[in-house]
Amino acid sequence: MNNIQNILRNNKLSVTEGRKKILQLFLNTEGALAHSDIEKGAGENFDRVTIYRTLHSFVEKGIIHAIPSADNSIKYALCKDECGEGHHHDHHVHLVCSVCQKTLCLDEVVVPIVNFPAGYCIKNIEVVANGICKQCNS
Amino acid sequence: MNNIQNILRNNKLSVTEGRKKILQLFLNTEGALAHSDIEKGAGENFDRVTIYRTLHSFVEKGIIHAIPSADNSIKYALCKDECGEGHHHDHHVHLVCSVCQKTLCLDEVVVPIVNFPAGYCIKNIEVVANGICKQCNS
DNA sequence: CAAATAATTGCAACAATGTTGCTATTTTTG
DNA sequence: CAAAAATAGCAACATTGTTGCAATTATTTG
Ligand SMILES: [Mn+2]
Ligand SMILES: [Mn+2]
Ligand SMILES: [Zn+2]
Ligand SMILES: [Zn+2]
Repeated sequence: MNNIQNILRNNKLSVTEGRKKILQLFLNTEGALAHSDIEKGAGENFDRVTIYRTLHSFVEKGIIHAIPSADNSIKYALCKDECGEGHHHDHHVHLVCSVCQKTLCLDEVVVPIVNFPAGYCIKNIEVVANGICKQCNS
Repeated sequence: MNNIQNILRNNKLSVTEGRKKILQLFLNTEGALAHSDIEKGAGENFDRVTIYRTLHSFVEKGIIHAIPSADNSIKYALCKDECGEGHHHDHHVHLVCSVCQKTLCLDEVVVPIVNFPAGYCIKNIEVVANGICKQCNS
């Protein structure tokens, strides 16, 4: 029935107003959200600390993943399927659009195989592309 | 003769104590530096604001490049050759070592070609790998 | 369902990081 | 070396992130 409650329950998180509202925001939003986006979008009577803590536990549980950036503005987006507590498996590429400024998960674009010289042990790879998204390019 | 002075002069930056000291730090360091590393490494009597402004102008001139991260701790590393005012051409992969915590430019590992669906226009791609570096892995 | 227990929230206080305007100092130019 | 231009340091402020704790809310238990 209630999608949001289920997601929280399945991840052994108690169902609170804050978590529901933030998760709802992610489900309603195309593109990734920064902490500040949530602060604005989640209504006034929301403590910043709660948002930090909620984002942290969502990441920990594998509900959302963090997308790196080179300008101190981490964004977060919903994980798809197989992510769970402790292990993320988001093998897709991200796009930061220079026109609409959105950060998008391109689920259909898979992180390529990169050959490292002998001696390195690679755990995972993040790919962030800068460019123009489909919508803005037409 | 003086390598550091030349770099600054070639980039039309006046040669000041601050810039020399920060550039020296980069030249002496294996791995990328965060703002805080520079704050510690550059001596006490150094204004934080000067470091911010120096890093910004170095990036702008193509002397250093910023390396994205998912934990709000941008690092900077020296650019190699062809970077100049306005255009960076750092087509290498970065590695964040989970043991020594260093962020390394792997100049010999080139950013792979990624196929995007039609409609996107890609300007550049950042690749950051997490794993264990050669030194820590032996 | 109500009480007991467990978990989360908001608050306050604080630390760390980043920005801006202005003046004094330093660097470059001629 | 003097004049002009650029930079550094300072102060004040804004933004972002962290921690401890008491009050509130959610879950479990009987
Ligand atoms: Mn994603
Ligand atoms: Mn690099
Ligand atoms: Zn766009
Ligand atoms: Zn290492």
